[in-house]
Order: sequence, then C-alpha cells, then structure tokens
Amino acid sequence: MRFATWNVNSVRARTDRLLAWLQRSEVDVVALQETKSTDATFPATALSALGYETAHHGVSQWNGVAIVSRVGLDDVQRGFAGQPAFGAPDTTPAVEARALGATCGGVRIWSLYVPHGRAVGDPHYDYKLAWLEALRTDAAGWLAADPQARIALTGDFNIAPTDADVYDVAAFEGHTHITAPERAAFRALDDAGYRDVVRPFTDAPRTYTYWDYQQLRFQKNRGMRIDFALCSPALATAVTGARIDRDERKGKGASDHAPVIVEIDS
DNA sequence: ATGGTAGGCCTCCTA
Repeated sequence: MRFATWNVNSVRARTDRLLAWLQRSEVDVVALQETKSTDATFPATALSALGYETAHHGVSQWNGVAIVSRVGLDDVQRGFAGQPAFGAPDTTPAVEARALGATCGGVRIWSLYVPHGRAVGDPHYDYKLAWLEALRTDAAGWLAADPQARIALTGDFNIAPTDADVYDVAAFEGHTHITAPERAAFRALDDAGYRDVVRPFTDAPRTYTYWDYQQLRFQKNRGMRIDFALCSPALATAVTGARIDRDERKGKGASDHAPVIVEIDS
C-alpha cells in the first residue's frame, strides 16, 4: 500500500495537476491540506471517475483538508477531540477545518494542517502551540487504547524540526517554524510514539518539502522540510520506503509543497 | 533596491 500527504494550496486551482499526479504516482491514499474549498466545491466527481473515494472537511475559502482513497474510506472524523478554536479579535472563535481522519486499507490516516503561527507572539502562534498540544494529547490516547493500531499523522506541520530542515537558519531568526517551543511540540509527538518514517529514506543534505513561491526559492533549492508522515509503532515497522516527489514542485501551476509518499507492506 | 509570488469570497487577507 502506498499513501501520501500533500499540501495542494487550493485543490480547485490544481485539480488537473492532482488528477495527473494520482495517475502517475499510483498512490492508494493521499491526504490533502489547504484545499481552500468547501465540501460543495471539492472536486469529488473528478476523483471518483479515477476510482477514488473522497472525504473532505472545509468550511470556508481557508484551510480545508481531505482524504482520497482507492482502498476504502471508513469512520470519517472531522476534527479531533479537544481541537482548539481560533478567531480574530472581536469575533467568535471557531474550530477550523484543519484535521480529518479516516481508515483506509487498514491504516488510520489523519490529514493535518497545523496552524502557521504567523509571527512569534501573535495570538496565532499561541494557537499553533495549543493546537499541537491538543493533538498530542488525543493521539497519545489513541495509542493507549490500542498499542497495535496502525495510525499515520500526516500533513503540513509548519515546523522545521531541526536546523538542517531550513535552507538558512539565520534567515529564520526570530520567526516561526524554528522556535524552541514549536520544535518541542513536534518532539512531543515523537515521544508519544509517532515516528517520522520519511527522513530515514530522504536524509540527503538540503532535502525539503516546501519552497516559497518568491525569489526563485525552488530553483535555488532554498526550502524547508515541514511536511511529515508520523507513524505509530505498528505502522512504522511496516514501512518499506518513502520519497519526496520534488518533480511535482516544478513547472507552471505547481503547489509550493511537494507530495510526500510512504510505502508499507500489505 | 526594504521589493519579490500565488491562492482566495480578490485593491486585502493568508501563506
């Protein structure tokens, strides 16, 4: 079985690329983030024509997460228990469309779009840390309930866990994605039993999953590794390979993130 | 030279 995670940065702007990529990469399941769609505008029909079932969670033009599968799609859950809400000042906080779970081919797949944080000290940064802590608490509970569960926490974590995961750590001094609290929150997921299964197969220097559209960052390979597949122990032992589909970042109309693909036994 | 790109409900917000 082959599953993937990909921040598509608008699924409607990239439907043709998504369909072509599915046919080329032959993934069985892909978790999408930043669909920037509502359930009504998600291109479920076009994906169905390729043989994929879909679940989508989107409530506005922002955020939005989906799971696309040709190996079953059961027990869909929108959001996780304790997922924090966020709202601009003087508005009612809302739980955003940033988490979607479904069981596909015997694996509990989570499509996660961790809040960006915007700037250190911004309310959105505190929201990011609270969101990650709530995720850790819930995800630790899933494993406590069933230590043999095959669970994958996949998506855009908006954290570069080590200095090697950014093209120039000095350029990020004082910015989000590299701060100690964010990195501690990421490590806490590992401590809870969820292992980054992609890095062992993609550990060459300057290996990234995201490149900003500006300043020829992709052409200069000035990127960040911020998209991950964190797997429970029982799932991690089944992993036989992983890769970052850097080619999908090339050319006109690419997302600013590359898909991350994991191969498992069975 | 303090910019630049790309998405969205598009002259502002989000990333």
